[in-house]
Amino acid sequence: MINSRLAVSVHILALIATHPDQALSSDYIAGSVNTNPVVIRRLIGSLRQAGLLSTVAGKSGATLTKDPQDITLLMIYRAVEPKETLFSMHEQPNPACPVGRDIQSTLNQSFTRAQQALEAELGTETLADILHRLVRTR
Amino acid sequence: MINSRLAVSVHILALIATHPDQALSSDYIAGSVNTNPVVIRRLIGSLRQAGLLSTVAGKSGATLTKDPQDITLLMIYRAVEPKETLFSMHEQPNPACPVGRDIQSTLNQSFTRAQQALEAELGTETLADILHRLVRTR
DNA sequence: TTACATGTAATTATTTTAGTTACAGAATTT
DNA sequence: AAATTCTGTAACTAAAATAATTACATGTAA
Repeated sequence: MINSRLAVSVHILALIATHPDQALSSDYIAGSVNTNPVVIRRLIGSLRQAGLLSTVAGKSGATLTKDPQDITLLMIYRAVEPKETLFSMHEQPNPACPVGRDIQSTLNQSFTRAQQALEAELGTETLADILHRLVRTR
Repeated sequence: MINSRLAVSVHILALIATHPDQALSSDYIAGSVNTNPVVIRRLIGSLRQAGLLSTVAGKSGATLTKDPQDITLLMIYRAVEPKETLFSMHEQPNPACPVGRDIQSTLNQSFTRAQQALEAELGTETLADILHRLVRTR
């Protein structure tokens, strides 16, 4: 199971996008997400590093640096997910066994394709889509 | 990151498929995977429950109950992955906040689509494909 | 019956993820 | 300018997920 950092990050960005006039503090955002403000600040740090938003140290509030329709879920996912590969593999299969010797490179091809399919789908959806659905659900 | 149970399970099934005459013990398989025999027996238990192989208690060896070309990576994944949803979400976002109130159902739609894309890809690849590539790599 | 295997529960260890504390430093307020 | 409030980040703790191990009842077979 994949961690909840993408979910929380989308939540953060949706809050920022829907409150363009207000300078939302990490405390306020944490209240909506229901977590600790430091968790929010850490994720905002990653999103800033990825160029999705900008902040001023010591000053509350963050600003999106792109239009919501230009921010895909894939960008957000990549911003907050340090691991490059989606699937883990067992380390050190027995090299003396023909299967053990080649299983990693073989699986790697399949896993790469599966990951690409996932990421392609995440790449088609934008923050703007999320915002539309949020409004419509409301 | 997704756990390594799919990787180990494919390894197990590939061993069984490439040794149709030999009754492979969990000890032997564990030696190729490089893990504990109990880990192997547990995964084999899940694969048996999913109808992918059969065993006889107390007797070493397992037999595939389908042709390798009829066993997809998706079947294997589902057999050993108890969780239905791929992405985690933060629990209990603030219902008093318009974003917090609807973020889960909104994200759920995106996450479901992404998961379906992943699973569709896993569904196209079979154990037979893995076996072909194993041989070719060798 | 002895030897060896599976199946599975229970426990422990390791790793990952999330939450918390602490605090330096920037911005703002009074 | 001092006090207040906030961010950014390191360090630490807690919780959860994952993997490894121990233990043993039970099945198989020589």
